[in-house]
Amino acid sequence: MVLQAVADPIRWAVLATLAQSPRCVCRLQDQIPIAGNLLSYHLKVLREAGLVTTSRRGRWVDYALAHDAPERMRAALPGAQVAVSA
Amino acid sequence: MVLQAVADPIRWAVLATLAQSPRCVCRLQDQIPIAGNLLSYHLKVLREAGLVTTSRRGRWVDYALAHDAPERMRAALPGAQVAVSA
DNA sequence: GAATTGAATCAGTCATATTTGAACCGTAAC
DNA sequence: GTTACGGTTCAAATATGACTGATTCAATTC
Repeated sequence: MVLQAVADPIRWAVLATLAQSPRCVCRLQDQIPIAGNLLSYHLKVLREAGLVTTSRRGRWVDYALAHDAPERMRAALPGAQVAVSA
Repeated sequence: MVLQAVADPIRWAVLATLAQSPRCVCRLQDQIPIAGNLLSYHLKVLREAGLVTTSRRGRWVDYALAHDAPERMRAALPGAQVAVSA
């Protein structure tokens, strides 16, 4: 489910953007020029995958990469159970 | 394209199996109980993504994880450009 | 409290990927 | 050379996911 969420160009761009710093949806729209409702749809998929977190700030909703998102993405790759030092 | 290839349950299982050791298609079928032609289709997707390599051995075709597959999968994740020591 | 703004939701359409059944190809065995 | 086996390819059907337009909601501003 995590990989399914990441393996979409739009959602990948969202994650790459949020990996730099949290942003409100309106700023995400500046960097990812798609319809607002479509962006909202993809953000929902990322939310349900637990890869991003949200917090409302007035009229704006800030999105941030979940703290464990990088780890969970790496762990989701096949063969991720090896190559870990105790 | 790499992530698209990995983000499918069947292909994920194929990659996880091949991460242990190379196998011919018939042995893959033992571990992944699906129709032969369907498995062949997914193997083709993995081939085109460059994640697996093949070699014919008599009537059998052996599949193996591409040597750079783990690296390429990790590099395909968003935010993969950071945390690399020169 | 009416209008505006940022964002989310909904139903419907469209595109794409997966699955199926059949036919096909290369190699080996008879 | 014909049969059997491992695997692939093909066309058609199905399912899944992404996109659109319209509506709705919550918070703010006037």
